Amino acid sequence: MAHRHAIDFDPREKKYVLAEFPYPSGSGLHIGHAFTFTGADVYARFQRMLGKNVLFPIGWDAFGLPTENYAIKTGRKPQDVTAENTATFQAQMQRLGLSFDYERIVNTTDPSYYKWTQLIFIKLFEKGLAYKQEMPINWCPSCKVGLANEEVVNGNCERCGSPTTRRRISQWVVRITEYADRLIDGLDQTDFIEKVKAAQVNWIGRSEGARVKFKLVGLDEELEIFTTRPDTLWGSTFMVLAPEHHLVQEYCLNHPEVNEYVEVSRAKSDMERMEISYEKTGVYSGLSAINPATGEVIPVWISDFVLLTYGTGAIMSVPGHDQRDWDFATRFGLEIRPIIQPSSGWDYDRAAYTEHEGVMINSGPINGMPVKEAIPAAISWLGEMGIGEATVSYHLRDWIFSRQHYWGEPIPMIFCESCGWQPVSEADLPIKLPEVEQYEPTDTGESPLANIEEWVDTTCPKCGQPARRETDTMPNWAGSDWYFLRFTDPFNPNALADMEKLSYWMPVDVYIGGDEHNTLHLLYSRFIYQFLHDLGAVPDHIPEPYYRRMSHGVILGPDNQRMSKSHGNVIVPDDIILEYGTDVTRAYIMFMGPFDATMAWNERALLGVKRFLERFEKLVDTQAGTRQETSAAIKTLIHKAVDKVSKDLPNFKFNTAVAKLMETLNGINDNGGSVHPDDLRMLVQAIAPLAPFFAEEAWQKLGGKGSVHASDWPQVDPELLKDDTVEISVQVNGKLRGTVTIARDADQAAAEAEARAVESVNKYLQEGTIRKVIYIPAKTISFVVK
RNA sequence: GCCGGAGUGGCGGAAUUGGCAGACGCGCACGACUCAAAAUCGUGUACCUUCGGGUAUGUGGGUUCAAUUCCCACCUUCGGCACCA
Repeated sequence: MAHRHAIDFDPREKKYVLAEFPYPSGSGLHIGHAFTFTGADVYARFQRMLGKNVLFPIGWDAFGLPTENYAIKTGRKPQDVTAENTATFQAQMQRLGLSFDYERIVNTTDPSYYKWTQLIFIKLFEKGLAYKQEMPINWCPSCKVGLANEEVVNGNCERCGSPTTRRRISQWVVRITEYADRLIDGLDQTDFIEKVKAAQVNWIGRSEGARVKFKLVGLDEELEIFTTRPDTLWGSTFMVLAPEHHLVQEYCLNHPEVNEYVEVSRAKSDMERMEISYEKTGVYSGLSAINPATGEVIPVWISDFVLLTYGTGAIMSVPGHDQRDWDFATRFGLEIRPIIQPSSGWDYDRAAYTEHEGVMINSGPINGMPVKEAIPAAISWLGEMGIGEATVSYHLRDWIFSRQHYWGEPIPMIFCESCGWQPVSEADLPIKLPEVEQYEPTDTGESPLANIEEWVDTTCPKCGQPARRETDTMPNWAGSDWYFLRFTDPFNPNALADMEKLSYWMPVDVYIGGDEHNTLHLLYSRFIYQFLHDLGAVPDHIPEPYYRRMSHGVILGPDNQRMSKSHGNVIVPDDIILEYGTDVTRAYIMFMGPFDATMAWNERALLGVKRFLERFEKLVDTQAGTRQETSAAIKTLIHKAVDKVSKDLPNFKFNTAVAKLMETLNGINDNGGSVHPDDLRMLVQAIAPLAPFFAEEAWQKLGGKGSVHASDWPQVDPELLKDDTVEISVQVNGKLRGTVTIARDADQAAAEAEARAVESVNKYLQEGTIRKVIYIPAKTISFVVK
């Protein structure tokens, strides 16, 4: 099954086809992997036959908790376990006929690879984009590890499902928010499907508004808030601080009830905060502020519905025009003051009026303006008065980058008592993971590396005094942030990849992956790429790493449920291959449905594909020795099939490509089943990306030269695609009344004459006079009769 | 609540610059081969019908000679986000 491998700098057009590299788990390749990789493989094989220089690499994203947990349980080295698992994965991939560039395999746990992951971190630190901060983080008590917001799902740990709690831990944090706008704008230069773009934009959550300063009564402090509705400032009757806000810490904790409220909310896990979601709680802080628009003194409250991590951690409350503020005001008996007159009446006893329609009332300089004009007018007014300005806020948070685990990249930082945090000098990279006895994380929240004194103790790279290494490791995403760059130059010891090779291969032309990565891996890796772009480490003319993004679907069990061991509905690709062979397995999973759909496994349907390949083989065997001229009808069928497959494969429409091949085989048999080997070989080439082993064998039987996979994709004769005659529909008053077969290029008069001659048509034409005839050549003729 | 998809036979699904709805496969029925079964091959298979025809692509409207396709309103469902000011 020879195929052409990727060749650096080849003059042919390049095509970089990438499927998300897998985590090599102990349970081996599952059917979802088989589905995704087969789709990618069909695409890659097709591109090779088109004469492209295809880069189709694979590697191992091998750092991670399952391997570490396995090591904890069995006492075996994660390195050894990983080596075994990757060997199993590769063997299974080859059994599936996946034509990866296996000689370019990279492994994120290989020190010669993570050397560069570590260097990227150092660069982030040097550019001020990585900082260490003690902060409350999501903590999984079961995994004993800190989690990024992205790794907490409905208050539970994404990996083990345990409810998470909060802990204050000193963490490395990466300033991804610095790139928020670019991560949105850069999407314009990609061809991602709408759903992926929307997910990313949504996740970043950009909102435009204003910051406004409120004076505090009796204090030499100002309280700054963020709002998207500066027009409603005149209706703000109170303010609310997050419990963790510094003003609460500084001025309010001497009140016992405040103290208690702050303690209670601090102890709440995210899960508990969710459960009480719309039941507002709060306490009066004891502070008062002055509404800068009305000059009125308004109370400052504390509530945990205000989040410290968004905006400024404090809000102005406008209960007339914000539902959450309305809920809070209603609960605690605070004033609700309408300052927008809706075009029809509004009952403020029932809810806040939040529409952007209506006219401002009781609002000083913006009085009488429609809401949409009032927003910018309010911002200008704030500027003139020197109390506020337009600004932008994001839902995206900075990226917590520390993990208290063994099986990850050591963060290459050193703490010196006199110099503070210093990066390891580049010459000392990689900082290798030392061998340890115990892989368990510690209850204190430190990684097991902290127990290895001879590794931890080092000297400061700046002053040479004794210093200590960082013992946290990087999150899983670190290794996968840039792996697509390494594939262009996998073994380069001097750079993460050679600039010329990057220029040749990048960007990734098609990136195939799961929707679960649309807001995590995909965003993180775009961020790291943009950062590297700013450093000049990747080609200047390539601003985004991925051009096109394809989502792959999901295969459910035969019972329409997600496959899981507990359901007992798991389909193992190895079993299917053993029973039906690689070609049937591949062709079936491609035939199941659209590439991005969710589909249930159906063994009976698989048998249909098996029959098809058997019938195809029978045809090849009977025709291999013959030299009979192929009939024009069959020749046309074959050319039409190749034409359809040529259009479907580049669009990942594998299901209809297989269907067309089935239809064509049926058509050939219906037309006598006699095909010259030269013509049949075209059909064999068309199925080659889908059923590579079958095609190779058939190709040999039919006298093909070399490997079918190295052959040039067959040329379609456009003359053969056009039929001389076409069957067109005949409509009378919009209803189908018959069909006629006419010459393809028949003019209207000829078509009309043929149509009138049809009895079932003529009958209806007699019912009135013809007012109009619409003729669409080769499609339809339509009579309007009155 | 916000954002993004999707609703077509018994089932998976085809068909989009608007032009014969249901390709292909499964299932089912009947037939051939067989002592029989399996496998294989062949034929049929949206629904209703007074056999003229009529009705059908989530629901209700609209545009058009013509709508699964375009427009408006709604329903259901899947995925993402969600006390984000």
